[in-house]
Amino acid sequence: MSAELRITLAGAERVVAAGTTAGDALEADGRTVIAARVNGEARDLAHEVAEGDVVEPIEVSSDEGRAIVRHSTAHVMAQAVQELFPGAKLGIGPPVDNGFYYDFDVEQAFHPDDLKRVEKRMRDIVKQGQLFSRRAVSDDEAREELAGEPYKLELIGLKGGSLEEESVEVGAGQLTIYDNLDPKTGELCWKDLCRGPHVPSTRSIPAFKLMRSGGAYWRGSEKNPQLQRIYGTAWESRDKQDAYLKMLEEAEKRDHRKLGAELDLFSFPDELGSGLAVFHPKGGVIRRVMEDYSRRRHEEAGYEFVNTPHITKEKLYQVSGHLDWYRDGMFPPMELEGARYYLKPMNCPMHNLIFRARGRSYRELPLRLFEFGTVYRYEKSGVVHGLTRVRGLTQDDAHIYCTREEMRDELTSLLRFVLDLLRDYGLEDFYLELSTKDPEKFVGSDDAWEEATQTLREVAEAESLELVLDPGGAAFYGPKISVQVRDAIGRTWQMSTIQLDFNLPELFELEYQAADGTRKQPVMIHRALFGSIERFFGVMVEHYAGAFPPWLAPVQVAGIPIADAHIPYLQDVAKKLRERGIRVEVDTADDRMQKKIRNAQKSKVPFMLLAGDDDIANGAVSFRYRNGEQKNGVSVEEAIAEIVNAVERRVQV
RNA sequence: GCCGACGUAGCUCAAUCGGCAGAGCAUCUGUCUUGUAAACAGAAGGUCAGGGGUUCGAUUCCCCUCGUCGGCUCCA
Repeated sequence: MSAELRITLAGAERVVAAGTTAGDALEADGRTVIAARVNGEARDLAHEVAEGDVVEPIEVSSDEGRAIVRHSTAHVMAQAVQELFPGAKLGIGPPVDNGFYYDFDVEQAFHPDDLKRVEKRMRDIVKQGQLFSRRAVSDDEAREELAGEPYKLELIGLKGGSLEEESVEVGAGQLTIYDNLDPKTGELCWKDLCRGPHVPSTRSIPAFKLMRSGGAYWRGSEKNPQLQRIYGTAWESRDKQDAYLKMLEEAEKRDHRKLGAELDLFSFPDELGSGLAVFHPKGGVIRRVMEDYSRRRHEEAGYEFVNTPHITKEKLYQVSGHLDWYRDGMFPPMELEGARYYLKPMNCPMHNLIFRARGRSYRELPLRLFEFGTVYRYEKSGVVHGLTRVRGLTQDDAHIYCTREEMRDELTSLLRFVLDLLRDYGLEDFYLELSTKDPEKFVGSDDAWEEATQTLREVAEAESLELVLDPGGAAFYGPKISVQVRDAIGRTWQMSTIQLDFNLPELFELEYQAADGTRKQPVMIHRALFGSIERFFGVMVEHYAGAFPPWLAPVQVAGIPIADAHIPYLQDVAKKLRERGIRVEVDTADDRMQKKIRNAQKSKVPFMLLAGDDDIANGAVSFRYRNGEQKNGVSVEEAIAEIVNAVERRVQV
């Protein structure tokens, strides 16, 4: 056998001794370079290279490197858990976005205090510097070694099954076990079935923290037993971790549930029931302005406004198929006069009735019906969440009926319309997601799907936005494009959806008379821009951290007198502002001026106008802006112009 | 729906190992009023989420319901 091997390292050929590890070849320290990519596959640094291998470093600060650190940290956590809770059986423990988790079958769910104990034990293990050592095993050997781990045994049994079942525990080929070894004695401390790779030593884990625990179904199915999952985060440095924790803190500060209460925007009275919001005056005015602007834009874009009731006899949802498909998501019916009535979960069937109310001509198409339609959905008790997941919501719902020939132009202008409008609300950073046909479950002809999907794709590509594919993700009745928005701190939210529907026109027997006198079926496009107003409202609160741009701010101007004597002067200024449509409040309370500023600041009013003797003498006011800056002695006319201008241009200040 | 944590004044949070429930802010009243984030004083505010049980006595212990939070599943 040859004592030398030829490998490619960082693009250059190198000759190394046989038995050289990837770590040796890369001169990896196990700190910055924590694993290797050998012929494209991620490997441990201890992996021995072979003739002709292409070896590249995996740095801890790359996505792949972080995932390896996180995966290794999950192992450390599992070891700590099994030491502290000897009966704990292992589920799976993969890296995920920003961290990792591990599932355990334990007698009793973890208490927050338990996490502290586990974390402490983990720190000891990390400090000890246990080595991750890979060992290939046969299926039978693995079964024998893991006889006490029923879930691992199940995974071994699944090996070679469908690709989807491939996991971090079990790859497609050879099974491997990772031993964690005491660095001094070489003694086995712990082991786990795992395909790897791992960092060389627990000391290569620079920063980690346990976050929370919760229940999780084994292999993601509610038919399976529930395990206890612990989530943690891990990073390539303490600084990166701190930055991440700070981002979470920032997100918490922006939480719309918290800000909604603080700013007196909305609440969820217990008396109403879970997931049913009431909007207070300050939230109500934001909502009204959001809706008004949307109405105006829709009107300009050729939409017609309709209104439909909140309840209906069951027949409608039998025809539409909703009772077949989504009965569990609907509130149960109420019986009256021998009929069953349902709260409506969707507006489209009612809009179809409007389309069908008389014969339709091709000349009327595209027919664009728009409604702020309130719907009720029985969301399961565990999922309601602030304004983003509610049981009563108002959709800015439009249904567009057009001919097959018109579909392309309609979708193009529709997507542009949607993006433009979202930009007007201050959302700038988008990507699109295209959900295509599930070959197992669909209605409509193949060529209709093909044409619609292709059209959506072209329309999306024409916007030169990032397009993410979601193969098989469409509903059975038609393909969908959705607009994903990144907010001010980089979180993504699914906002608008544009969905083609080949099913409802059929079920409702919708038709129009074409130019040649024949009757044809229109194409139907479902489209919501905000999705639900409640949810959009919540996203806006978080995006702006409650500091709405002036056009949306519930109170746009706070008038603050230096002393009571200046109140009439400010009230006069306020009157002039009101005449220009500005929402202004003069603070006449029995507080000192400093306190009034503090109150206005806390309520995130965009403009404070102060007036004292000096201002009055000059026919002026003094600005204080939200960021604390001030501009003194501005003439009343100029001040009004500045405020009106900011509102009209819908800018943030 | 499932697993877990939790529910005390409008808000944020104390206290009671089963024996008359407390603070700050907000509210109300009064006193005081001049330049960019909290004047002073007093008052009022609670069926300790709701219901049932154990007990001489329950905010405290047990059960149920409702609600909130964190996960899982679901999301037309």
